[in-house]
Amino acid sequence: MPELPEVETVARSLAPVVGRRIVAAEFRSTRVLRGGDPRSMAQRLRGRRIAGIERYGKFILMGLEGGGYLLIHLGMTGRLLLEGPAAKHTHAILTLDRGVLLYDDSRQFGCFQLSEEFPARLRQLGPEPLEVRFEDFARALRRRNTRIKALLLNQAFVRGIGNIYADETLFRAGIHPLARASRLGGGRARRLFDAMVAVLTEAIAAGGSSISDYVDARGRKGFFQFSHRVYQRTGGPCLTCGTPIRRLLVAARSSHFCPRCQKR
DNA sequence: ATCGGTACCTGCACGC
DNA sequence: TGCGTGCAGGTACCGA
Repeated sequence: MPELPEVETVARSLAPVVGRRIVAAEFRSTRVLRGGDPRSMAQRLRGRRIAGIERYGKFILMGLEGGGYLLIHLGMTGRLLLEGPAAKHTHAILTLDRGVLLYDDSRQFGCFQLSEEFPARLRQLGPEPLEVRFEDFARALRRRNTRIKALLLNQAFVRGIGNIYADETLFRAGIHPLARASRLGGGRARRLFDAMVAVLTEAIAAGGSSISDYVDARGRKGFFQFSHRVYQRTGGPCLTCGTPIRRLLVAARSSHFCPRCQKR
């Protein structure tokens, strides 16, 4: 489900839990737990107050009062919900002193990780795409010989971009998904950077893209899917030139692009 | 050190 | 209606 704009929307919609105390925690699946069993994690969470919610790329970091962190990744189908009832794929239930927070994830690709220190995996991530300076972005591009689509998906390069926003960014920049990163000269690097910032900013303003089941913590859908120009539009006319949108595989992920507007 | 491919899981849309 | 296939917003891990 969730890339940077969706996770940002979820994180903002979780504002009501900040300051609340976790009175009980229940984990019904071990698959989504990283480094802990259901009982010990529940025990360690009980009684702790939620001090803050932050987003790091596609991760949601819940800071706990007195130190400690609950790190959450939504995978493909993870949802955090402020209202029940628990359903078939509800894997975690945090009962708060006021309200509840449920985690639902049909494919179970998401994860929960509880740590007393700042999670090491967050340090492996690249910069936020909405914070990185163009000069640093362009310099990093020059050092990579890989295909630009794969590089945008690489969380160590920039954090938070997934398949939708990689394709939409490349279309707006007029860059072919198979173009080599190191071959993007100053002009194309600039267009790529500007397109990335514009797409992500617009998508956040739209509350993200609801392709099938994505909703924020209050159950609200996003509407950026109506602004997609290439993603999942294979065969449809390019909105700029009318050429049919094509699909190919890059790094084992579907890539949608206009063969006329996006030259190699 | 970087890659491309595969595995992990469930659900859905599609063609037969 | 049922069944097989391919596809889906994610990352991790393997061998080359």
